[in-house]
Amino acid sequence: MGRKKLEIKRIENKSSRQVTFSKRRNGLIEKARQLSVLCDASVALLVVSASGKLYSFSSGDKYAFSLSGLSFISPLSLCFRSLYFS
Amino acid sequence: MGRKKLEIKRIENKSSRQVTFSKRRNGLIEKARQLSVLCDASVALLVVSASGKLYSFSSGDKYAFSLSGLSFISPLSLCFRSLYFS
DNA sequence: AACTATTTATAAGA
DNA sequence: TTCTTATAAATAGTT
Repeated sequence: MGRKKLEIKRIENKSSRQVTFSKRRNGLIEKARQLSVLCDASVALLVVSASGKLYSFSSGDKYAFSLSGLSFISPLSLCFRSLYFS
Repeated sequence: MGRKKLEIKRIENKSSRQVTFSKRRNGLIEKARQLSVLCDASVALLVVSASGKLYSFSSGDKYAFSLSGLSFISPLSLCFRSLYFS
């Protein structure tokens, strides 16, 4: 989409890459939300930028997981965080 | 997108909901892939249909996680599976 | 499973 | 960087 067709390969220009990251990340999260609402699906999404910043979405479901011998019940996005930073 | 604007709320007709789920799930996974490639980001996505079928994507990164006292190194999509079905 | 009229997302520009 | 807009892409309803 957009003024020109964009090849799907790493964007070399750093500021273009950051702008595209911001736009597409927001778009992806919104699409994930829509899918969960429209179709009654559980959706969880984790995005980590090249600089390490974390963005996530998960539909309302709660999940059980264990980490370091402890058990948790939480949205799946929190499980992601735990995995990613453990 | 499409012939008419669609309100973002649960689609009541079952077959419409299934068709939309299939189309949008594929679209979402492709968008996730594009974001990871274009912007050098780590992306992981988990979708579970209302009937319990699992679809997932994750960019090539490997993650360490533990489950039931065991440690694993795997793509994040596999961590998701473990969480979801544990 | 294809088609296509429209809506939506977004690349480039202001 | 926030807003605009031309254009590409996704997809809702149809066949």
